[in-house]
Amino acid sequence: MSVDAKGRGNVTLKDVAARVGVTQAAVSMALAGNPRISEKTRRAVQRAAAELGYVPSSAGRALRRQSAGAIALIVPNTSHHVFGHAYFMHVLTGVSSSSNAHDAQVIVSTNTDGAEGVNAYERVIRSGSADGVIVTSAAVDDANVEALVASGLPVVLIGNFPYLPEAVSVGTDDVAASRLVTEHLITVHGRSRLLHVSGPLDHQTGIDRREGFLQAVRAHALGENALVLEGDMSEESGAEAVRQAHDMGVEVDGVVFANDDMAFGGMQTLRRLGRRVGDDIALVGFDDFGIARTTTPGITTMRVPAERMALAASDTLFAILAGERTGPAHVELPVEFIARTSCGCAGDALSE
Amino acid sequence: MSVDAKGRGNVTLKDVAARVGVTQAAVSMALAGNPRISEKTRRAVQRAAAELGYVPSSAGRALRRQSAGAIALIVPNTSHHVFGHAYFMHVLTGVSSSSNAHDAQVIVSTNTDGAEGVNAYERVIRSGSADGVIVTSAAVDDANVEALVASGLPVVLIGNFPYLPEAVSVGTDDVAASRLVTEHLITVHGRSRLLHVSGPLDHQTGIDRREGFLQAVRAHALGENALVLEGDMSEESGAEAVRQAHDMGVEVDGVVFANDDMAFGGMQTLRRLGRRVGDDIALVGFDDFGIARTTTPGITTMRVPAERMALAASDTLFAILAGERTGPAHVELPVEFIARTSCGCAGDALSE
DNA sequence: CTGAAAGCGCTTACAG
DNA sequence: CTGAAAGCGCTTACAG
Repeated sequence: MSVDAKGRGNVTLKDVAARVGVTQAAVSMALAGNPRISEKTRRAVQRAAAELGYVPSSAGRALRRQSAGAIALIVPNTSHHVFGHAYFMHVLTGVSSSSNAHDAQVIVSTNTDGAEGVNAYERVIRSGSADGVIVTSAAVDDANVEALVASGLPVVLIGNFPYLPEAVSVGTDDVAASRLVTEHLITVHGRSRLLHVSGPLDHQTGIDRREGFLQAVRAHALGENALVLEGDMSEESGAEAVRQAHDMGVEVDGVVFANDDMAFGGMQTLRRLGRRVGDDIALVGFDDFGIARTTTPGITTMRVPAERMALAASDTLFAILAGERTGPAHVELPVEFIARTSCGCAGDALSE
Repeated sequence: MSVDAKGRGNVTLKDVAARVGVTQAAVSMALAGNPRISEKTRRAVQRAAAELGYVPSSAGRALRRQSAGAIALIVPNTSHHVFGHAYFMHVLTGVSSSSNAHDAQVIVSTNTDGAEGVNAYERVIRSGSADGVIVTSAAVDDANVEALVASGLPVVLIGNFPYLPEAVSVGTDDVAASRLVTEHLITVHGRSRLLHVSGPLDHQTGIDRREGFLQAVRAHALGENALVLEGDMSEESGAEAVRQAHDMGVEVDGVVFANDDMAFGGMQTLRRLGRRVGDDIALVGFDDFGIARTTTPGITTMRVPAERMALAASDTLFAILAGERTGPAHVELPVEFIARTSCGCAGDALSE
């Protein structure tokens, strides 16, 4: 029964039923468009519901239907401040748009954990808060992800998980992408002494982009001159890696950074060291989530289709929830090479 | 009763009760730490719960408690692609951190609406999906916000809503902030022919920053030479406004943009028009969500404490939900002036 | 002190 | 065809 205007004590089916003079069950069916309810009654019910401002209780409905009508987007907080990163915005945009199309809510969850017993990722599903989850930016040694996938609960991962053959995931071919940008530096810009500043090597992305770099330098017999340093995807670590290479006395003429943030950090440091970026040193990044386009010179990069990956991941999750057969367990989306001036190409508006 | 390992048919209190040989109610109390349950039983219950991987059903609990244990962050999609904007990341970070501290879930909701009858913002509360909502970036003419505030449901708004005296909100003093940067151009850099590229004037932020600009130019008797053009916060509109002023034959020596994105767009255009930014023309922006720091020259700006606003808004919402008396209806957080080179100050790392 | 029912709001299977 | 009960999982007020 409705109590007051101040929220608590909301309008329920019973209230609508009392107003119309039918049973609660009839109201439910009427609102669901069940043909068993007469046109006349349905109209009356709809009018009463509108007048009273009836909104179905999500808890009542969820309990009865055994489904929350929501999915969760989980971001392991162990990973590198992803939550504050532009990547996440794109992911959320994709997930949100798919969820809207499927009339589902989106729960955003950082893994705060500490909870013993049940794995934090499973918790959100087992509690029924969400019917399925999307996990992004997981580390390769994240046992929670493994357990979650093994449990058979509805999960779609964003990224590559070669060590989880049963996982449903959406990623990009990072190895090929990295090989491609590296070869761009070699073949188009004639670079031969290359540095790779990798991402953290406990993330598949870090591993794969490094692998692509190595394949390229080896294929061109430049392995001898190549150096790899591990960063953590932050601007600072890009700067740090460049300084470290400098301090080691290693002279490089091209740098492949595993993301744009590191490329930006590295670029500033290179400049302070007196290097002319795009001229006597070429550099490229990964992501194109924003920063690469705004710097001077602009950063040549491999655009990662984060929003589309998230959209595909969500659509796949909804397909799984609907019991529809899903396609291949791992989907790969194409990346896009964006030439700007940092590598020596002139595609940069600001450079005009 | 638990059915299988594949999710559906989860472990419930009944399962735990059967395992231990007590009633479902006893299990509930045991897990809640109710002293009425003996230490021995409590232990046995906890062990059984852990073994079975019991996780309380959020629907069952929500229905019984009449509270969802979640808050919603609502972003009107009518507003300017906020969802994909860095501002939103900061807001989400703040809301999320507060929610974690309060053991609540965060539902992120774009107002897709079209739903007749109940206002879209109220829906999420009346359905019980969320116990309260945070609304960000609402237009001044958004009747939904007004209705929501008037309804007395638990809401906290981010931003300034002078026309909604009953609203609980967290904002910054945009008028003062804008007056301050404008005066910086006038008094520190001796600028006298000023352009303001405002935000959309159906948003309080647009109105207030414009007002601050006008106060400053009037106070310095520069109103005659001042021009105001309306933008929409996008990079393109910043570029467009600058070009428009140019085409009008208006020669300006200083520009106050209502945000950094417009400042960046404007800066590129000014450069193409042959102006030296930070030298023969000074410009400033608002936000400092990322881009202002990465451009060359760096953009002088007023940093908006988005994350802290969101944190304060969430904390306030949880206080309201807890029935605690809340402080003043409108809280104002300080902005921070960040001097970089675009205004003529030399504070920019890249300019060294 | 403890056992077990009631009831949150919903939908649908069942009885009439 | 329609009325009304059952039951989703939980917590707490109530009866014993």
